[in-house]
Amino acid sequence: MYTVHVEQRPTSQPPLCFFRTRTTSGETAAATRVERKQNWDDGFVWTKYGQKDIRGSNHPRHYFRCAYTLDAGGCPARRQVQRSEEHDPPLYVLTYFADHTCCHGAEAAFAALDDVKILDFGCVGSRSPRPDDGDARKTSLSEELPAEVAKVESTPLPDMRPAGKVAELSSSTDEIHCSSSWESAA
DNA sequence: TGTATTTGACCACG
DNA sequence: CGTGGTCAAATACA
Repeated sequence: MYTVHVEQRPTSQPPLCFFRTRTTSGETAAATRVERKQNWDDGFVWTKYGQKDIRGSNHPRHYFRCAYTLDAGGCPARRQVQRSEEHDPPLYVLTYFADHTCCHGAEAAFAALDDVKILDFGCVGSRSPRPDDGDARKTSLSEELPAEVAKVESTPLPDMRPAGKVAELSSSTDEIHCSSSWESAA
């Protein structure tokens, strides 16, 4: 497991992956807003499966799992995204659990983006993409914003045990800072 | 119509 | 008992 702190400068677009207010039945569907900004995007495709208000935090934590976790042989990768309110430029903490075994997103990202930095889970290029998977639906990253994400080391353990890899990443349109450190999570 | 996302509820752990 | 994490049904968008 490692964590990536994404700092978004005020002048940049909001890094929020998506805003989506849903109106329940009976209510007027007036305030439906959808934004998809994949500034956090690391080249992989994530599916949100939960959101939780965290005690002591003004912002909820979002739970994502690899979109290929179900249909590509069981990619165990998961990601937690939480915004830190302690920073004037919004700081987003991306916590990764387990390694990707699919590598689909990275392949797609490399093909679609030139200058994007991909989070290296250690599986990029280590496994060929499935030739029979012609589903481009989940790999339409080319129309998204380039992810300002720095490359970090992969977690050595493929299981769900936190590997303790923490990377602080501050990104802007001008510069990218990345620092990482290991935590002994044994 | 199909797929992705939202949100509340349930379960497990400390 | 409280908090965090995951599941499943409902809803919205393409």
